[in-house]
Amino acid sequence: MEGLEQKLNTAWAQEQIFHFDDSATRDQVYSIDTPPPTASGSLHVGHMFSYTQTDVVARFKRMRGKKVFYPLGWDDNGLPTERRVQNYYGVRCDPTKPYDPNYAPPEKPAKNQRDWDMISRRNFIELCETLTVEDEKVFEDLFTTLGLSVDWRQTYRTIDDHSRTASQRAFLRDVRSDNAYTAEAPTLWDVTFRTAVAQAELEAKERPGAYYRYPFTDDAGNEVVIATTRPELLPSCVALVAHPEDERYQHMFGHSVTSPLFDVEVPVKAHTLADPEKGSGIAMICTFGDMTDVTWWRELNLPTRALIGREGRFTGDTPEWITTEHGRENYQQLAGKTVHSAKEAVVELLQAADLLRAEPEKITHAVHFYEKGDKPLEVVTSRQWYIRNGGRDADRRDQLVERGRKITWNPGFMRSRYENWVEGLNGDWLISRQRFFGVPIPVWYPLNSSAEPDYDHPILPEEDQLPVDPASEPAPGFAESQRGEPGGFMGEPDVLDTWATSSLTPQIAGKWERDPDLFNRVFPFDLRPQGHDIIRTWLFSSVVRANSLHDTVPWTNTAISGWILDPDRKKMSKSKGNVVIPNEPLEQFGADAVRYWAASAKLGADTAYEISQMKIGRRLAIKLLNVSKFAFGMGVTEEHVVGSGNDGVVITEPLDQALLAKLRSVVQQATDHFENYDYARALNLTESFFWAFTDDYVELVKDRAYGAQGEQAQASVRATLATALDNLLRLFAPVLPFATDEVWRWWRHGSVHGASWPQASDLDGVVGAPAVLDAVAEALTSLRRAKAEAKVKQRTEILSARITGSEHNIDAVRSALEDLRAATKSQVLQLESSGEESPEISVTDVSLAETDQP
RNA sequence: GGAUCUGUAGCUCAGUUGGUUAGAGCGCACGCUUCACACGCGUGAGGUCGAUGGUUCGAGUCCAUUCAGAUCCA
Repeated sequence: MEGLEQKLNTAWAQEQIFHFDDSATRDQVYSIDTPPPTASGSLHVGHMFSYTQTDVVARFKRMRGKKVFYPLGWDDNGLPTERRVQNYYGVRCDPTKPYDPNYAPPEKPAKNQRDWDMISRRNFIELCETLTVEDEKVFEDLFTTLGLSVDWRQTYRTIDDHSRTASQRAFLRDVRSDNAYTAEAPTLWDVTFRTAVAQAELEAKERPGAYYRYPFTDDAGNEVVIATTRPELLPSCVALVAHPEDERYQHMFGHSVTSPLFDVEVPVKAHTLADPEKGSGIAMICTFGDMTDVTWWRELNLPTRALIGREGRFTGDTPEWITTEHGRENYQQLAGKTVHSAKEAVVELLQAADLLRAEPEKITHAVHFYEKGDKPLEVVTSRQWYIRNGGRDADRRDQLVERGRKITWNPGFMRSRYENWVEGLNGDWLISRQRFFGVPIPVWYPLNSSAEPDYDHPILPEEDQLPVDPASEPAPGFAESQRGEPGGFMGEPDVLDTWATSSLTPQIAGKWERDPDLFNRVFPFDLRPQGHDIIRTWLFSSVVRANSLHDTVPWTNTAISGWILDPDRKKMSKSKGNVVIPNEPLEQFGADAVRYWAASAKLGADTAYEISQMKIGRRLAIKLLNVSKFAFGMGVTEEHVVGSGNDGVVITEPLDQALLAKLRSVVQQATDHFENYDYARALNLTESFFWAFTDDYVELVKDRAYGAQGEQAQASVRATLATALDNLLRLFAPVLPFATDEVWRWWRHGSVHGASWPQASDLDGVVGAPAVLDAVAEALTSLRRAKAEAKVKQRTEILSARITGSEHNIDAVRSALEDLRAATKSQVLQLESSGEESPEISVTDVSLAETDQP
């Protein structure tokens, strides 16, 4: 096995068998929208697992005659790459800097981050492209060793000029067709990263908290006690809310109450989202504690009283809606404080005023975090760009669910994750990010005579100008000198959410609008393989874009891989220190063995990292080499293969016919399963047949293959061996590309990967009953058992034995009696029908030859 | 709270529209250097299919309830 990977990869590259034939028509093409790995990220056995599963399908489709479009791009438009470039070169991006075409990074990064070079966004992107080339090499080497049949000429980077162009083009088209828009609205905000965050990037984490209970009072001095986990938002309170059917608060709806500490009068409202079971059943609405507050604020037309700023602190100015001296004094205790300190301050004030109506009730509750952040998200009002995704529009939501139903999901149950997600959306897709690295939002705003931007009339570039960077290029029709001047323009400072670009991988890989001829041949793609953790992001956003840009699904099939767990069934992660570096198993067991492990797992099934499974794969591959050697030693050649245009009359022995009849059924079933993306099942069936072939059939026919039963019988076995091998090599080729091609090249022309997938109908010329092989194998096992139980060598001669079974089974054994005698070194085998009472084959009265005692 | 998946041999997993006696590999036990293969070969032991109830001539498979584990959504 050792060395096959390198040798055959060289051959495949020379023979260009993975090159896409761009003259193929759409119906001949099978196109794959492969996940672009983060090259600057770490290699993981999970990569080998899921990419192999895709490759197995790609190789199958190629053998089925499809022209496979199988590109692989690189995702370098994101935080991991940004950080790596910063640290590697000692640079930082400052989008306001002009591009310096002669810029060279420092030889060594400065020790202190304050001394790092500040460079333009374009210079930063150029460094990123330089650096990731090295990282990509590591991945490409791994993927090549693993045998991925990728067409490496079809590649892209998610930050390169073409991807930025595609991303900006798609954005502009969505803006022009009103599928994207800008709005000033409350949005989830991460105070650490200082950026807006989309719903898809949320993660709910269980955190300890407490309910604080304190009263609001009405004109008559009656108290109504509310319970809240966020008392610090009290000065932002705009209303109280209870469920419309809650008996306890009926009399209060429509009336006003006054807040404690700050003396602000707020109305009591009714809304179905108020949960009577939660706390005291009546809640404060504050602008804004969470997205439910936003919903109430919008639907109940409440005023905005926002106090928390983008850095997560309460504003230093005392708000004008707090009018009493007492209230303004109290607010001074919060001014400028972080959310955390403000909470402590409010609780102290409540305590001092004896307003806490109960001991704080400690609870654990779900708190929303940015998936990469470690502080709870706040809700901050800001101007952002959005893409319509059905979150605010039932018709569009239904349309997107319907798109999901046009896609064949593998496995099928993954569709419910998609539908759960779409149905749970509570707003449009926020796509602007307040970061510097990424694809710039290609927009400028005109400034009025006071140099204030007019956000409602953004200036858009023409598509032939793309890619643009509004931070360093002037708006069309303006000079750079007018930037920031009254009557001039300002550039949009934000970049696009990375998913806004990744959602376009089919368009990017298919060279949308760059090569319309190619695009029409590959789009919509046939397959999107990906992990189930990014259904709500990558998968969904791709559906959204294809829907608005092309009025279609982006692909017709999706293959969702499971995750790799460590042998204790824990998720592998760097922090747990249980990550396996892919090179180890590849070196230890070989690529075919690793692929076997991956291809044994069904789509969607989380799978343990199992070395034992790789050992089995290795053993299978080696066995394939050995049994092939045996067949060729028996004089088997290409001419002996029975197939289309060869009627198989040469196969005269019932045992041989039985093997091929079994093979025919395996070919049929494996093909069907493969077509349904159940490659694991196809492999399993093929493997079972293969072991029956080597352990039983080959052992039975050895003597005949040497010519012991004459030329005709020998010709029959040669044809059977050749045909079985020919089919087996092709059936195994997608999973074990190296071993199968190695053998293929010993006796055939070209590569097995350029050969066609076997067809059951090619074996129609052979008539036989599979049961013959089963019966003879059963007799063989029984005779072996007799020797094993007598603890003699398998070579020991059997002087005589009696074999009984049903008429049918005995006939089968009789038809291969000479093979069975030779394989078991039996002199006399008496065959007796026992009738239908005991149809099973059984062996009795075994008389063994004397053996030398040790 | 809503949804989905998984419970089958010591371990990892197959098991198709319900159909004889529930399979494989690993591990284990016993034996064998057998002329393709010790990177090997042969044989064997091992399971009340998570639990309960139902449908059926017949249930690992379908239905209901339930227990356990995992994931997604809110």
